[in-house]
Amino acid sequence: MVRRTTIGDVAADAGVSTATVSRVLNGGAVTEATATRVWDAVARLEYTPNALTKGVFAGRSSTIGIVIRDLSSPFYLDLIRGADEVAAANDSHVMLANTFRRADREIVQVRTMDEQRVRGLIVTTGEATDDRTRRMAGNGTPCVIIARSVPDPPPGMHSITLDDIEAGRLMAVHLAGCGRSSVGVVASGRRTSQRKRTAGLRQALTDWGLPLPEDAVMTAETEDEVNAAVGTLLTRGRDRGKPLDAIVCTTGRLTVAVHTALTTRGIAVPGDIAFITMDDFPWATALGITVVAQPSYQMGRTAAGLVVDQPGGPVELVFAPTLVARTSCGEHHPST
Amino acid sequence: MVRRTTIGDVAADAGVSTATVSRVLNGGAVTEATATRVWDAVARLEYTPNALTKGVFAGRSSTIGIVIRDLSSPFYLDLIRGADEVAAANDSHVMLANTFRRADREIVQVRTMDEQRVRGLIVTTGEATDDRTRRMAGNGTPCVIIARSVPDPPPGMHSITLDDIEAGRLMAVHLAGCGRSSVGVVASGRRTSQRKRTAGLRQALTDWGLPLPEDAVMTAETEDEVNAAVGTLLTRGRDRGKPLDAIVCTTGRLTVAVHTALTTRGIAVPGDIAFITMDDFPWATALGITVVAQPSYQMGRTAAGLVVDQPGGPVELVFAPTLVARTSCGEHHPST
DNA sequence: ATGAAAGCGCTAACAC
DNA sequence: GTGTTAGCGCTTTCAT
Repeated sequence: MVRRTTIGDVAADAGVSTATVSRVLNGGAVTEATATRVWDAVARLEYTPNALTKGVFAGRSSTIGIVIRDLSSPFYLDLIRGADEVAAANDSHVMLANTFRRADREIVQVRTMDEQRVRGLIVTTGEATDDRTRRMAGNGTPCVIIARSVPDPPPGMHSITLDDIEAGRLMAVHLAGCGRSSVGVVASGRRTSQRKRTAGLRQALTDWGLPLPEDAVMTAETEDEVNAAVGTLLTRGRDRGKPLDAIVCTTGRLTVAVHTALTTRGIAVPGDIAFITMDDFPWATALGITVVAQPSYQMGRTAAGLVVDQPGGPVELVFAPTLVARTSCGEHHPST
Repeated sequence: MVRRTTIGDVAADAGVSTATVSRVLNGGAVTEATATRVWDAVARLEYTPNALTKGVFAGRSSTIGIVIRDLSSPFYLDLIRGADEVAAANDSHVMLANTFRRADREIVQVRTMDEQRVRGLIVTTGEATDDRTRRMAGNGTPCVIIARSVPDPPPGMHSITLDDIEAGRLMAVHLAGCGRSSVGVVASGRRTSQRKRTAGLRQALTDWGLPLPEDAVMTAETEDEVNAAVGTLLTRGRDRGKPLDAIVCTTGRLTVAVHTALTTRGIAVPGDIAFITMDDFPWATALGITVVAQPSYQMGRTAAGLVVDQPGGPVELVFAPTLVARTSCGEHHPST
């Protein structure tokens, strides 16, 4: 390994002390003449300061860590962009880690972020690492949990969630407005956000006189499970004497799978069955799929802002979802 | 800011020296009894070692940096997964940064990685940072450039590319096999990989007696430009007396845009026009879109492997693309 | 305005 | 097997 040029080398080259170089680099009080000499030396020696050392001294790096559960969800791109912009505006920068939806990976990634002494941490769901993030918050590392509300958060531990109840309600209202009356739901796992979306849907549907039976909601993780779930929902609808005329998917991650399960059965959308799902995505417009979108860019900005601003107590923010109506639920009759 | 517990605190708590604690943590020679005492102290004090300090001493962190031009391309997910797996198997870990296709962001992100003294760097294209990556390679930080072949690479600077000529050829052969004879191309920018794909396509098409006129290739970056380009290609085909019966898109990033430009014009795929594009993506199966795929997972594994193994000279690797035939080019007649 | 020197948390020789 | 000590590259008092 080559020895890299250090601040000492620059100092020697410029004929000053390391303290002076440090001052020049970080904007201390120096003569213009010395500053020039130092910058010249920096350029000549192609000096790149060691952020590790800086961090050691400060007790903290300038990196904002983001641990994402599943980078493949389009939701995260805008979130990252939002966070990145705020970081860049606060001489910080963002580092991403993906957990591939695995708890063990999440644990490792969050620990790594802690070991790196990140300036702050943004985690999506972060269920497997609640103890650690609480501790980090206690140690002065602001943690922002996305998509999960934290019970009894300590100072420095914030949460940013979507109003999932409202997301479900939006879906119900739109579906009812499109004249649909027999809804089936495909959800992912039993995380609170998923349950709330279903609950909001059910509540609003019931208010319209359209009850949503327990067995009209199924959980699925893989493509195969989704396909099976859709089949089951269809059958149950028929058995119930109320054939399904709408399918709701409560997670953007399974949109493709649900859509495929429908089309491979020769089911026309929205002719036979309406389809509505979560999270906007690049193909949604092309396919005419109606979605309930999250303000992910804004969520990313806010999350990074929380890290940078370090508000005293815990902050719990709930963002409002938006319905993006396209054609997959048929025609909407506002007055119905 | 709270003072975090240090190795000294652990040492005091366990009644040993910091050196012993370090030995326990990193697997040196210690009595089982001391080891237990130390681990107890670590647990009791919830000690998380400071990776920054470790890195200062080693002159290098254990992080592998990945700088991605555009995370929104599905290509990168598998690449990241591949790299992440290899990193995890070599007590390393991956940190991502996204440049949002902006040269200035790329420069900042790569510099940041250098400042963090990453163990190695994986960059996609990295056009704006060639000087820096070369220097990094010289400083003992292996750099792997993805999707661009590096001219005259120094030791420690590697490149992983797709056989773009072959990618173009695969498209041509498939299109010809599907009986298409008038092809229009939408490409993105003038990067070498884009040009090579077009060149490979043109060469193979010509070999089949199907020349590809210069003006049947257009460049576009935004959705609007893509839409305009498709319109122009269509018009030119008609003017030429050979109406288009196939559209090729040489970048996965513009797949949606090209597809939309086609369908909004009421053009049936493959009825009126065949459509083939680069990079497999989640919706491709559902939409029946034929693609030329890159072995991105394998590329990611290989890239991280290059960082970890540190081969002596520069390594230039070219991966083979694969045709994933679906229905968007119509029926294939192998013997034609 | 600048330098000398101490120290951030950790590892690695070197003694014992 | 364990402790002592000397740094790693940098920032920051404290003098001057």
